[in-house]
Amino acid sequence: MPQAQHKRHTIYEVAAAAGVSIATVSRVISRPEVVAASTRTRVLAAIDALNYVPDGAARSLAARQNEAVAVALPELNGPYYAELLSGFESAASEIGASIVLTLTRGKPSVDAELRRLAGRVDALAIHSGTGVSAATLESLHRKVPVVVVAGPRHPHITTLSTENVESASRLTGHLIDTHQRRQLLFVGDPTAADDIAGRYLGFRAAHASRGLTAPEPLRCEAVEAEGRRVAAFLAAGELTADGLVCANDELALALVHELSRSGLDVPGRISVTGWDDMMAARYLTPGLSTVRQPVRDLGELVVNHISHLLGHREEPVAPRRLATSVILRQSCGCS
Amino acid sequence: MPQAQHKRHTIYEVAAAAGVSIATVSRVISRPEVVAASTRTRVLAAIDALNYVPDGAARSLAARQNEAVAVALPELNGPYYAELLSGFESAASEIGASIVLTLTRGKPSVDAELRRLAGRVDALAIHSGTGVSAATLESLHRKVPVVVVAGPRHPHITTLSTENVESASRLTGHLIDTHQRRQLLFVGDPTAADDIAGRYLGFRAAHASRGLTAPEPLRCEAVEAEGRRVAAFLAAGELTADGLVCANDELALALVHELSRSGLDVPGRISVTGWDDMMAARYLTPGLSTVRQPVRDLGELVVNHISHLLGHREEPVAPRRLATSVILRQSCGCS
DNA sequence: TTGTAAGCGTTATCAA
DNA sequence: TTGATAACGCTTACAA
Repeated sequence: MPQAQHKRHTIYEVAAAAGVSIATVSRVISRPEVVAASTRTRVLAAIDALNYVPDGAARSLAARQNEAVAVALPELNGPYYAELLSGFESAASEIGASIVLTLTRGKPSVDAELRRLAGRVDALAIHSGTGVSAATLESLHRKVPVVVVAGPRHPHITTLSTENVESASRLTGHLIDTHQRRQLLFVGDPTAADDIAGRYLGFRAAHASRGLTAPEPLRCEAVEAEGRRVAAFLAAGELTADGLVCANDELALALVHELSRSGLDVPGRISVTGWDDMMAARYLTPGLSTVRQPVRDLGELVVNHISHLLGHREEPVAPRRLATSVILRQSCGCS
Repeated sequence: MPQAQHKRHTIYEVAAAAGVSIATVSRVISRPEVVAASTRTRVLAAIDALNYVPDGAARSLAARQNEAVAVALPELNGPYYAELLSGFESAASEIGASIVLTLTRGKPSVDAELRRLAGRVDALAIHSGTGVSAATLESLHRKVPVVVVAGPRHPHITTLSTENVESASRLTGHLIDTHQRRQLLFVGDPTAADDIAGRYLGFRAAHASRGLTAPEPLRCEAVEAEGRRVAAFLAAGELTADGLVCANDELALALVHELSRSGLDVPGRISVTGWDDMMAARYLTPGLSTVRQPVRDLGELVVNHISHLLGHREEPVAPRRLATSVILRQSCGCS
């Protein structure tokens, strides 16, 4: 038995029911104040009676705007992307735009997908972790405004990020100066993402400014499993260090946990720091020293910038970096 | 200096450039195989040269489908919603649909927003945590297919969820039978969300089937801060219990942490369990006993169901509950 | 295999 | 304050 069909009424039916022209119905919807109160109530009643919902595609086509912005993220694991997305969404809804989400990890043709989206939204916010090429970015940007999140500077496209180099340098300096660490290791792959690159840069800078020379990074993906693997090497003595500056909390969490289990005292024998300040960082023993980024703010900032771009038709290519804060708990050696 | 304008070419310009009709261009885009190879390459070249991207609104209008499904979630904190969303996205992209996301927490008019979306997508997936009324659901469902996630049964609308009652009962039973707990407390508000209601139901069921009578729930929001507050009461002796079945991990995490800090041994004096198995559950000491839900699968299931709804025009109102698994770590008393 | 042309459901311009 | 009506940029019969 076929159920109640999903029937959509058109503006014509509403107009007929209210005894007005479709133009008036349209006005009641977009600029109610310009139509006479009496007509307005009549139209509203008809809309209500018919359960009328205007067709978004037709609206977009006629008005030449989609009331939507696309957000491209690599994935949604961990708090970082979720918070960012949450920031996007709240700022977007503020300006009456919907968020069209796409997750690129594991997708065969990210480029094609982004182009498809470019035809359905008013702007694109693309996280650099998606790995889109500068060429694609340029090409997309020729159609609609594009903002890159957490990426490197780009000639024509605005990039918005949180700060990495400076805070990584402070954190590393803390390990060297306060906790006397002399054999630090950076765990993570600077070529994997622009923000990790920044963190390693800070790591090097802290060494350099103290006349020390920083070792090459211990390249690995920033996930728990890799943290466990590195911990095993350390425990087996195949790797030596008295301090680990990790690319993110996931890595650090796994490292602290496994190191402790295998008898390598953290922070007694070895300091460990993370990045992101996820919830688990607070519940770990010892508490994880890490860096907190204003991720939600970043999301909001991106949308605000987009809304600015949409208004004025010229583009201020002003990169911005949001400040982060170092959170010292016990895993670095602090009490 | 106004920068390069975001210029969009139309199908007419592509047609002209390739020396064909717009119909042929359209075919090259949607059914390339029906056009002659030689024409196809010519058109493709023109598309490429012009950096042509078809207008999504026009496509949707003409083809009468939006290639998009809306997802309404209350918020994006914690792993639950993010994982669900990730599941949605991956299944949706599989069927060539985009995800339009809306977060309802703190929005003035959720109803209006959902109606607006209903006019822009082919289907709606609404999480019951958004708190939409059954009336709104019905009204929306008259326009487009609607699927409710993690909600109560509904006469005409499909509801898809993970299982709660049975697993909560097993978990509670474990505390009673294996760990001899006789003064359990359910922490969380069953009226706040349908799945919490299910968990409390299971809690009661476990008691009832053993001839015990379950206490009223300790109603509170399922967030860390509330966990800390409850812990304070327990520590102060204003509340007594030898076991806590918490509505989620956040609550449980905070509880275990604070209880331990104030000298109340977990699990020695008091067992604590959570729900969700977030990452922090594994890094907590003692490890948190909890329940894992196949959240990602749920997201995928929802989209698959939607795709089914979109194909066949009739609707099987078959509610489904995905099985969960109880994870026993140390916080319940297990070793 | 390709072209012609009629919509698709709005918005917006112009008159009235 | 309202109504005709021409776009908007595509898809899709139907013809050729």
